Amino acid sequence: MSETAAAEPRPYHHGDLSRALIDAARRLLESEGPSALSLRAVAREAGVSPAAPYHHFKDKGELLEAVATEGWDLLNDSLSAARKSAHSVKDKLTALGVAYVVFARENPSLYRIMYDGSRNKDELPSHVHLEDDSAYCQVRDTLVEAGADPSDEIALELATTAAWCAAHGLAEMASFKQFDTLKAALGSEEAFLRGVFEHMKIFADDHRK
Amino acid sequence: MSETAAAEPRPYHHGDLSRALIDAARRLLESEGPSALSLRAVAREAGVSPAAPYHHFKDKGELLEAVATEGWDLLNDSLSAARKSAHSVKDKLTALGVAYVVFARENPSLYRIMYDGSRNKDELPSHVHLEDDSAYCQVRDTLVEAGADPSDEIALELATTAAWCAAHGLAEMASFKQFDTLKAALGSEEAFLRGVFEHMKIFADDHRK
DNA sequence: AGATGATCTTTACGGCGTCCAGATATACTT
DNA sequence: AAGTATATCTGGACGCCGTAAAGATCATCT
Repeated sequence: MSETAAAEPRPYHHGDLSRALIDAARRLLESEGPSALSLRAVAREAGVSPAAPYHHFKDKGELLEAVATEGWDLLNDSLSAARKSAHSVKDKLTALGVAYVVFARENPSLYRIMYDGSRNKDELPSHVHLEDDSAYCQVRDTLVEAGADPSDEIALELATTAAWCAAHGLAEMASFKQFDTLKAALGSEEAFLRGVFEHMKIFADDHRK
Repeated sequence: MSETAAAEPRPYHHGDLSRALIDAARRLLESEGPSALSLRAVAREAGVSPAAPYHHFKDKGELLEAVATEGWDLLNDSLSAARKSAHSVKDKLTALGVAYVVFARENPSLYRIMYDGSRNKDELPSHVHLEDDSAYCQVRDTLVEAGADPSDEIALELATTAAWCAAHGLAEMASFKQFDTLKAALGSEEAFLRGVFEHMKIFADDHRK
């Protein structure tokens, strides 16, 4: 009746079901973990029938992709913040790595969806690699800031990949309690992360020739 | 009727159903991928009823753990072989890393089960960390052979973890086709792997003080 | 106002993991 | 050798799941 003329054209019955479904999915993900994330459970959480989501997402995978995309955006924000807060140029790359792993540790279910949720397991979502503020580009740009030679494209891509793989590997392993004694010996989880990164000298080295 | 008096006491009706189930699971894993690996499908493949597996495994997770254990054994074998075939001491660690990733690339479904299949996601199977020929110990021992100081336990464990995480990260990422152009530019997948490892200088460095 | 088409519900199908009750074959006891 | 116990397997059932089809509902356009 009244002109609730918001800028975005809000859909019909529910208000904004696809938004509500993504939120419901993320709520379930945090409270129950990835194994509880069924399409029916999401619909239940959002208060609609099991078939309602199909008017907004082609199938379950497409909903998970939408959730994953939000995860990538959050990760990108975390990385930007870490870059800005790092004091020395020398520390920027390590700060980036630590921020990456901390994000994965604080959002374990979401992080899993980001890599597992995609329908096509042979590639990451394209924007991960392409957009300017994507995680990949942030790692690459930070490497250049740290002194890597931007004209040697192949070396730069290899180094970026190396740093990414290192951070991803550590992100997946850091939760194993096999490392608890090591963390205790070093005093904190972050000390453990920094310790591991130090040994991957791509993080520790001065990249200036 | 005849005395097939094998050393191991072979079970009753089927002959050795738990063995047959693991084999069936690995067959399905190779032919159809992890998403097709349902308990019912495994039972079907083995020619028994859907409930039969429950007399040999507590639940689906326990069967997957058995499959994963075989995967770890195979990986350990691959790593041993790589250690032996490496020509120079200097190349041993990289050879180990390449062998790790190649194994993951050649057995992608099995590799996924090795990390995902476990019921308890907070730890790796204990034998991965403990047994003498486990992957972890092989990495650590190779680091020592390459000149790392075995008396500094914390540094050695950190370095082992760093190498492991790097290899695991690369193993999970190497299949993304985002890296296809890079692989093409370097001529082969193995060149790509070696290139990435070179930038994780833990693989490239001489560890002797 | 009426038509149109997007949105949502109801109902249904086959597959899943798992449990239970019964059948069957092996092993143990005597 | 016979009989009992026990391990193994089958058949059926339950409540989930993802998804499709058909009908109901409601905002928007003409």
